[in-house]
Amino acid sequence: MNETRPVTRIQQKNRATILDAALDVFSQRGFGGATVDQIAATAGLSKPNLLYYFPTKEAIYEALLGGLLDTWLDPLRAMKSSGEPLPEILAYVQRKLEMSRDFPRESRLFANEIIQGAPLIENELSGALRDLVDEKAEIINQWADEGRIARVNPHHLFFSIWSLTQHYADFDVQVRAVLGEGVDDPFPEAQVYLTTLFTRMLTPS
Amino acid sequence: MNETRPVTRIQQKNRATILDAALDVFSQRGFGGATVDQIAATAGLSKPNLLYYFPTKEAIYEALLGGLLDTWLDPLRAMKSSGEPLPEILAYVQRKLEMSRDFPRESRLFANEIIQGAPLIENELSGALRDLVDEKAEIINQWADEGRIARVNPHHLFFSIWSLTQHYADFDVQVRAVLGEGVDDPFPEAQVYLTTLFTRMLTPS
DNA sequence: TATCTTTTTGACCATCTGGTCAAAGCGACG
DNA sequence: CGTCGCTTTGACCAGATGGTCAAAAAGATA
Repeated sequence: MNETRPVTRIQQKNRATILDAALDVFSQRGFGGATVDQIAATAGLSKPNLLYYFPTKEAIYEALLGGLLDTWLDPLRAMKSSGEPLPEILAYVQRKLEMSRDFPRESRLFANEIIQGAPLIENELSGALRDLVDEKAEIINQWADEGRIARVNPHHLFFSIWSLTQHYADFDVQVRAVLGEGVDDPFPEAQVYLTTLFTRMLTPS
Repeated sequence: MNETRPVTRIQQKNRATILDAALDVFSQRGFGGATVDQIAATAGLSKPNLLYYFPTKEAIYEALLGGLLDTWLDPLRAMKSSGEPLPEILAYVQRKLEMSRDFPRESRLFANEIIQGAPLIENELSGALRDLVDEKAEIINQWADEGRIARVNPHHLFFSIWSLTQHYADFDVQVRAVLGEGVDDPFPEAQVYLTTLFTRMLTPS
């Protein structure tokens, strides 16, 4: 008993296809608004076939969200107290902005989950996330103690980095509507703006 | 024909009750994830009774979203070129933050709509919203020309005000999870932080 | 009180939704 | 080739969902 069957190439491919399709659908309609049929159609599979790889709609959603928070926080983990304060922070901002540009669906999936009260990841938020943020907040405070950056509330500093960068993924439609036809890629402008913002706010007077 | 029936007191009360219940449900589950039964139950009405006041689920959603963008932009309209630049901008930030505190459901409803591609209000975004923002952007640029604030990209300045303030409504769960038990109201801290941020960024060097 | 309009409801319906199942198709391997 | 296990599918199901309708209840008005 408990025999582990090998994972075939077909399984690998189909699981990946399904998750990609589900990311499309969930990130656009939220969990409740998405249907298994939509995901199956997007993935190019029949519904029973899809349910052969994932037992339920929830299972697909959980599989997607599972690793997401971790991936999402990698850039923050990379912020080292040994580096120069301002460049470290600006590098974090830039990596986060790049993630918004390159993985907008993941950002929207995450936003949807949180807006709806984070029923699935609340534990991780007040666990792993909180611990990591507390740890990095220490570093920010230390840098301020040493006079290497201006003092700010470190937790709210992180909130501002998250909201400012993710805004360009989650509210993409609005950003483009307001900027109009003249701007086809808002991200270069955004990068300049955010660099200016954090530089001015954090440069010691 | 085309006789207009008067709006009774019962109609006023029930319509309001329904819209309030719908705001609860839509803001938490998104349009697709919400059901008419949930709204009816929240409003304390039977489903046919609810559908006596609004013909369809869509109609309720549209009624809610209808005036929302306008209300949402009132604080921006109040920003006057005749005032002192920095206080005008800080007042806008503060009013927007107050709206996040006092009307989080409206903020989430709006966020949901935009994340899902703004199918219902895209026209207003690239119409009324864009016009208003362009007009106010002029004022920002003028103030920068006169050396009364530091120069920034005005459109992205507005994006940053929106994202930073709305974050405290839309991502409330995350904010509270990260801040932990010690903080029961994040808004005072947020106000201090945002004031610092915009003051440092915009004060001419 | 009688009449007329507005409001409320139980019963109902077609469609959609998440999910099941038995059987058929298919590929690897001896 | 034949067998065995993995993959795919059409048909199906129970419950949820958006919405309808005729009739009953409740106001308003006189």
